[in-house]
Order: sequence, then C-alpha cells, then structure tokens
Amino acid sequence: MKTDKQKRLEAAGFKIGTADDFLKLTPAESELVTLRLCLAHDVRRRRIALHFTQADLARRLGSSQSRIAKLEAAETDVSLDLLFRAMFATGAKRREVGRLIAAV
Amino acid sequence: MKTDKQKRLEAAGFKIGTADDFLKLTPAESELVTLRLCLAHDVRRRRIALHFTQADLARRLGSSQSRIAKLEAAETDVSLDLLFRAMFATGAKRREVGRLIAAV
DNA sequence: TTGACATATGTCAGAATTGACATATCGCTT
DNA sequence: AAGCGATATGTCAATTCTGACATATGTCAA
Repeated sequence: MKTDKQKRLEAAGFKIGTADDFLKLTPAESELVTLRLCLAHDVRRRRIALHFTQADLARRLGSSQSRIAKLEAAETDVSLDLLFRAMFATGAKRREVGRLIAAV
Repeated sequence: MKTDKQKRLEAAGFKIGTADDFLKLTPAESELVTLRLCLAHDVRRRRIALHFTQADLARRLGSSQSRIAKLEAAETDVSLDLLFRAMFATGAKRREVGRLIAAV
C-alpha cells in the first residue's frame, strides 16, 4: 500500500525512515503508516519473547520465513491482514493490540 | 479471508451471525473475526455521524459506493487495509481506533 | 575455517482484493 | 403510484498480496 508520494520519493532515491510524516502525508496516510510500523515492530518483539524463529511463526501462520522477514521489516507489500494475523498468532488479544495501537 | 471451517460450514448452508466463536474457531481466528466486525460497524457509525453517504466516503477513499456497502456488511472479500483506511478517512485517530479494538 | 542456524532479499505464478459498473431494493415524499 | 436518493448485490478485469523457493548475509560455536 505504497502511496504515490512515497513512490515518487523512493524513485528519487529516498527511503522512508522511522519518522512518519516529514513527507507531506495526509493525516489518514500518516496514521496508517504508523499503524503498520508499530504492528510490525511488536510482532517481532512478541515473537522473540516467545523464543520463536521467523520460521516457527511462519509455520503457525501457514506462511513462510521470508514473508515474516518482510512483515517485520514493514515492507510495503505486506498487508494489515497479515500483520494482525501475525499478532494474534503470537497469542495477542484484542485488548493488547488495541492498547498498542492507542498508545501515542 | 474466509477460513476453511467457515467455508465448510457455509457450503453446508450455514451463515455466520453476529456471534463470534460458537463455531470452533481458534482464538486467533476469533479475534480476527471480531476485529473485522467491530471495525465494519464503527465505520458505518462514524460515517452516519458525519452525515456522509456511502458514496461520499467512497469518494474520499478513492473507492466506490458498492465497496463501502460491502465493507460495512463485513463481507469476506474486504481487507483489513480497507477497513482501517475507511476508519482513518472518517477522521478517526489511532487512539480512538485502539480504544475501539481494546474494548471487550 | 567450516558448519549450522537465523534472518534478509529477490523472484514469480497463483490467489485474494480492488474499483467500476449494472442493476436491484429500500425508504421516503409527493 | 411514481420518482428519487441511498444502499445492497452481483460480476469482472486489473491490481495487489501471497507462499514458495533460491540464495545471500549474518552470527556464533567447534
């Protein structure tokens, strides 16, 4: 879900850093980018806390190690669906996920 | 993102109601279904509160009226990506979305 | 070094999701 | 009843996302 703006900038040689909206993203776009980043980060955090390898989590999800690597790197071809399924596959409940998302 | 179990049951003539896991869903599946339902419901609630028609919201999202109808009905071919983009397009912030998701 | 294990990166054909469109149905006013 | 605006439902070609695979890179111990 790469925006046109992101595509243009990346074509020009720029990369998205951890900061969010120093590019002129609409508020909605910015919220979405941040959401993806914090989910990706938390999947990794939770996976490691469980002493799972990426392959372990992939097996649990019916996915593959390479896709988990991309997911944790928040690559643009990873869907929110997969991110949430990964969260839930690490045992997260809605309450925890909600708290994560709500955190400023 | 229809699970095999859901597919089997629906093939046998059953329909998913508003209740969640009276079918034998794994906890992860159940969390995902509930998440989708409450997002879909809240998009409609927020849209109506803004006095938007489905077509209005669709325009704002670069989508179409029919897709918004499907989204609000939580049809299975609607992605979480679209659900979240719709939430943000109604002006929701992560904090509100998080609270919604965390709510029991 | 070598080997073993974990993670990263690139590719691709198949699957899922998309917006667009047509059309049906509903609710409401005249 | 007829007209109108809003919503629902079905279809489909194009786009996006997917798991699988190959392979590269990194890390650590023997």
